[in-house]
Amino acid sequence: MSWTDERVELLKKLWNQGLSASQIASELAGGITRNAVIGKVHRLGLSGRAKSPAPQQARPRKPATRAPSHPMTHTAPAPSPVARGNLAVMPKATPIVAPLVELAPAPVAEVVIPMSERVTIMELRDTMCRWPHGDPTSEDFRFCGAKSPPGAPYCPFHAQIAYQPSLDRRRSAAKFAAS
DNA sequence: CCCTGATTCGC
DNA sequence: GCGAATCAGG
Repeated sequence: MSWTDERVELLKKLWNQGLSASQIASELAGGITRNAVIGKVHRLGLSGRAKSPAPQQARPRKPATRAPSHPMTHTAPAPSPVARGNLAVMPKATPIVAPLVELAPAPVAEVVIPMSERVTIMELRDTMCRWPHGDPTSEDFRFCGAKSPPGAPYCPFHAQIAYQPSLDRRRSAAKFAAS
């Protein structure tokens, strides 16, 4: 593949939309790497770009730095409800063992992972679901790619299908709704 | 470890 | 011009 006018246009568009180089590389199928994208971006002279609409990550707020109170004017903080033994406002205890089956979302009859969410074997990470989609001999063959539990081959959704094929989902869902 | 863009430099 | 390798950082 090469940088046809069409592909360059798409590159410009996506770059200005704030997509990352690797994301753009995925869109521009054809063995384009993020390095290629970045290199092209620089050659086109559009390295700086508008603020990305989707900030990479929302930074956790800095723990508000409290103004130090003067020792002489310091007033004791109000005792917390817990310290006063007010059981009525104490946080409820969280069950140690969560009812996993009931908490799991009711599965839809058919699993449809959008193509855009799926990953190629090259994009597959250790933490991703390996559930296959499509013909392994086809260019379009993808894996689910959803986040799977540590060490697990499938995400919770596919694992349920893989390991509990005969689960009566409707009854399970009704039970959940009733609780 | 996951990811990001920036830069270099052989091709 | 191209992009892999590398760097520097979150």
